[in-house]
Amino acid sequence: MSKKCKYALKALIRLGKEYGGGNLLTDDIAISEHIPKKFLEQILLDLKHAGYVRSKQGSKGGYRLVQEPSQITLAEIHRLFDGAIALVPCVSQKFYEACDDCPDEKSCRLKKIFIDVREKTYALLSGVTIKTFLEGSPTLNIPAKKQKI
Amino acid sequence: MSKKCKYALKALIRLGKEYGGGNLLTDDIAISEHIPKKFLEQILLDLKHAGYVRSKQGSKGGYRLVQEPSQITLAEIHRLFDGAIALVPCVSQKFYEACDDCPDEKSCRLKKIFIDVREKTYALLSGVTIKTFLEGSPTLNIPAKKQKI
DNA sequence: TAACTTATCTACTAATTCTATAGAGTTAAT
DNA sequence: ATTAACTCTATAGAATTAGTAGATAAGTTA
Repeated sequence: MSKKCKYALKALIRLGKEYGGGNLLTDDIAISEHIPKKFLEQILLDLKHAGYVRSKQGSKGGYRLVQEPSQITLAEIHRLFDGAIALVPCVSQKFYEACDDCPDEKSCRLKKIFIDVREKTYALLSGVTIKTFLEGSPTLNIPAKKQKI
Repeated sequence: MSKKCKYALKALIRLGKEYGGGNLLTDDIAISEHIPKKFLEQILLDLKHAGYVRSKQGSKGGYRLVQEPSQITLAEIHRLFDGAIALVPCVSQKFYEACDDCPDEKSCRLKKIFIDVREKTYALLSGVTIKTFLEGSPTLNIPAKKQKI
């Protein structure tokens, strides 16, 4: 995950704390989350254009979250800042691209498996929301075997 | 996933077809898998150094797989070529790095969740092996809810 | 209205990573 | 010896990442 995406996540979590309340300044978020301010400005703009936050200019301005924290998923944020969830572009839903090393996509032996991996990854990342981070209790919807990594 | 990692996977699958049999030339793999030969050379060397394949030089030389296809997981190959499985370096097992935007790692609200995501991702990627690709039947060990992506 | 505050937008840059390519060297078979 | 094939290191162009800079627009307050 890119730093940009991680910063976006931290900003959303910070804004999520104030959900339903007042605005937060870029500066406040930059300082409390240790994010370079000018970089954060771009990120907040991206989040605004994607509809997650709204802003107000001038004195007493700032940003506020306008979507329910429980509805903002890690999958969406990842797509917005880091692109495809799929491991290979030829099985991506939102960022499809043909592989130049694959003469016949229909008979590709990788594709079926990678679609399966994509679906499971999506399910995993969709189970994590801004609310998850705010509560600290993962409500991930996929049970995994307990194992040593 | 980088092209290098994808090429490595395809090479392993191709070698997996001959598992227990004879050698394959770099050229054979390059042609059948549509991988730039000189790039593939590097990849096969990496796979050799990691212990997945062995090689023989000179005439009648080539590469052969020396680990069971069922024991070579997507998780391992990903780590070898693309690095960490974790989304953020501060929760990575094999590629740990501290975050410079995190003053106190112990109280980081992202960490617990990202460890959970890492573990589930690892389980997912560990369920896919070279054998999986050879058989075309995913034996992924994590059931996911069927859902529209 | 003027001054001040804060978001908006575009452009730019340095560093790193990715995707190869090049070429010399090494080992083995015939 | 000659040929075939792997081995290793270096290099280079393109793309991406992680910011920085600066001008502009919009809103508040005195």
